[in-house]
Amino acid sequence: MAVTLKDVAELAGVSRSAVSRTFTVGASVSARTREKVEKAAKSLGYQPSLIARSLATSRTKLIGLVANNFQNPAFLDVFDLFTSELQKRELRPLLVNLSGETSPKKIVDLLRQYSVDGVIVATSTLPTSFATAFQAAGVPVIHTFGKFQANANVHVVGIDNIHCGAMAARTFAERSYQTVALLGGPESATSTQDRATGFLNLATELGLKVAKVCYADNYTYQSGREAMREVLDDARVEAVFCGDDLICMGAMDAARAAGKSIPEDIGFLGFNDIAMAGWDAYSLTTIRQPIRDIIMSSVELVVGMVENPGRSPEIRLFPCSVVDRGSLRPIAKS
Amino acid sequence: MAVTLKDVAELAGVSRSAVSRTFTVGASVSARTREKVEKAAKSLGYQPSLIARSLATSRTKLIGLVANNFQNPAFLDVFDLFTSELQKRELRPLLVNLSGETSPKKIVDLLRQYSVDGVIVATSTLPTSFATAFQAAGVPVIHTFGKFQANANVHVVGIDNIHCGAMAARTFAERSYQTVALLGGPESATSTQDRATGFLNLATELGLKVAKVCYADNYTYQSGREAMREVLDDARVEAVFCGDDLICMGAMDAARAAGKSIPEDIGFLGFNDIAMAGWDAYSLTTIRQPIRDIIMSSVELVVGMVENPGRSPEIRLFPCSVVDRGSLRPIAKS
DNA sequence: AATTTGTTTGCAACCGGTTGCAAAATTTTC
DNA sequence: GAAAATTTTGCAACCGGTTGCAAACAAATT
Repeated sequence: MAVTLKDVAELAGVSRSAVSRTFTVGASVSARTREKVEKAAKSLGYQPSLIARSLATSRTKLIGLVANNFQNPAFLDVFDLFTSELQKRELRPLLVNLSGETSPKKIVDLLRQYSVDGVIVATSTLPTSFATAFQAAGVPVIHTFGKFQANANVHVVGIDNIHCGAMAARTFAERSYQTVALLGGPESATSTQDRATGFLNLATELGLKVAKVCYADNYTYQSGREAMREVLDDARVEAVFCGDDLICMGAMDAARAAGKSIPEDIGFLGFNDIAMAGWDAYSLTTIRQPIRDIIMSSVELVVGMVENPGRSPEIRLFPCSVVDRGSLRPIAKS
Repeated sequence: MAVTLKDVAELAGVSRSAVSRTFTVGASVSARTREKVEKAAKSLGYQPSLIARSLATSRTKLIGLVANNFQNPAFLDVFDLFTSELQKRELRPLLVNLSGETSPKKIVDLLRQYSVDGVIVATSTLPTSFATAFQAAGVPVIHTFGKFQANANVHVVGIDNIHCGAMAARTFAERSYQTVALLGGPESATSTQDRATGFLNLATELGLKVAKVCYADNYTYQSGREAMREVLDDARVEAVFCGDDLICMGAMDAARAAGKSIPEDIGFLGFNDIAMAGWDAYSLTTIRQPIRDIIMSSVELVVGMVENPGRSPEIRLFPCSVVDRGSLRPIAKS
């Protein structure tokens, strides 16, 4: 069925090696041979088989992307950028949907079977051990959106969640909020923990009163909406820092349903800056993660690791910024 | 580095074939041999290489998913379901991001190089010829969300867009709207054309006046918002049928910004039923595509095609339904 | 023209599995 | 217990490429 090296070689009247070489960049072939081969290949519609090549070279040009948050619009950007960045480099993404599964064992085996050249673990909820499991299996791995820790033994690309938490506290202080609340993402997520830490620490330091601390069960609108009920119990809360835009939008709607207006009665600060944050109905002030930079850098790094596996673990942190829209009152003039 | 068949065979004291057979379901191995092999394999941490297996069997267990609409939240479901359905069957998704590229040539070559077992083209905007290009190259293909046409020569799984367009007209009529507008998705998309046809035909038949017909440039909130301006020019319009929820939400916000209230001054009917349609701020009445069924059926079908390539082209259409929320006035009692 | 140097080419082994076939081992039948 | 039937096993070829090596060729040097 498929046309192979051999067919092309016979038609062109050369050896199989010659054909292989014309399709390998930097190999030694004379102009005349190359021409003959290319002509033959074209006339037969020859396509080299990457599978066979992979077997011989032990490079598959496959990069695994493992994610566990397929329902969050923030991941639309991730998928989009990840696939197009890989495509530029003639690599292919192999998607793994974790959904639930949190033990790395099976996933590592699975990606090893496919002999992926590298893996990007794109999730902010899993512990570092998930990524190191790949490393232990000899698979180059990057933990994108992962928890950054000084003594890293794995590559991490992302943001400093502790710092971002603090940024939220500062944002509230600048706008003279005094009594605030934290409505985090799922409590088990490392990113939630770090943001909470950063937020609570700086809040106390700045003299803010954190009247409520609660967590949504999921990164969803519904969970945010429900979790907000608890915050609404305390009438003193002037502003809420949410662990995720989606959760935040749910929370905003819960507040509105309770008759509060935003930002007059209660302010909201989100996280991620998903597309919907800019919609009129929410006009959400939020902390933006530079997803584009993070993904581009991750892909670059994973490619670098494939070429040079000995590379020592690197942490790449990108700055976040507050995108000012309409869900908080303006900065106090002083 | 990696441990191979040979290593396991030597340790277990059997031939390579024996090892291969214990890892192939339905192959003939005695219990004693199997046991020895499994023990040896475990102790070495052996994982069969799918690449090598693919070369020998010419099955890669890779299914290509080609999409071009990575920014639409509707695709979150698609990615989620697609990956998890494949995973259940021990298959892997290979993602291709079309973004812009509309000529099938390159994409077909690319997926042929990876020898994917099958391809799902998941887009409602491309012509059937895109899918048939795969077919011509001998790759089992399904056009999911594709244009259905009676004399199909390619498998199609999706909805009847003409019928859905008509459903929109009927929905308006039932609620006694008289002057309506169509705000479609990109005009070049086959789905847009079909929905428009169905809508306009039944609208005239039912005596509805379609005062405006216009199209958004993209499946985005922004495009919807802009395109809505043209509709607003005509003050008689009582309700708008939008080609996509995202577009619709942009349009709703444009209407509100112009001081109209929904559904009192103007009604909206969306398409797709993305998660955000259920958010309080929009509470969008919309036509739901059963994405879950469509994807599950597509995966099933592509698997079937891999097993039986001779299968004749099939069209699988799923019914859509109106999800009644708050963006249209209630059905007139009669 | 002979020698040296540098390129191109084909051979053959290899990557890590699968599988048809025939021999060997086991089980069933009489 | 021998013959027949069945199951298990190893051999060796194959899947479609790559690549080290040495032979063949071409160009440069003396």
